[in-house]
Amino acid sequence: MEPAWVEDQLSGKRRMQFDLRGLTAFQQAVLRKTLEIPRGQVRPYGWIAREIGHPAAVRAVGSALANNPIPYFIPCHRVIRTDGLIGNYGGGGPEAKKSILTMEGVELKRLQQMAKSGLRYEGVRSTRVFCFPTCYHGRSAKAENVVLFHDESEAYAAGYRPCKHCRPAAVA
DNA sequence: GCGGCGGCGCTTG
DNA sequence: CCAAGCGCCGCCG
Repeated sequence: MEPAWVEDQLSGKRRMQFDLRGLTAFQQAVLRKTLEIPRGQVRPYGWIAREIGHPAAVRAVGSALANNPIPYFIPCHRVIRTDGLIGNYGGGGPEAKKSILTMEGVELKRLQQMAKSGLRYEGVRSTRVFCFPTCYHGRSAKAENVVLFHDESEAYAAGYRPCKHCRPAAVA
């Protein structure tokens, strides 16, 4: 396994190299996938699990992130629970996680509101595409064109397909 | 409808 | 083999 190239998400310019070779293949897969989450966005633990081909290993993903050798640079703070709640965080607890996400531009208020209502996805009527709430796709849409869904089956039933960028569901 | 909790699940030390 | 760990679903009150 070669070392991973890590972009410093703060500047978006500095490039740093870290050696992930002491870690298992599973741990490396989790960390590399986490690096794909853009600044200002979040993804669920279950998303990581599915994307790396271990859809049932959700809790193991949490364990792997808990052992993140370089927190912040590998942005494990951008991984939250499937139900929209913030989830746990080793480096300072959930409060620290919230403040980092806020600084990165995540609309936590809206996220928590949706979580409380059990709403996990948002779709755009004009495109019939549904996304995770923080995906940039929804931001350019007019407010009246945004639809919220509780789960993916609800989105499919309404004739929507998963976004190709944030991939809220496996492509059928 | 909704918060809470048990049990399940997977990987690792 | 066993228990722990940044989770998740379903069932129950």
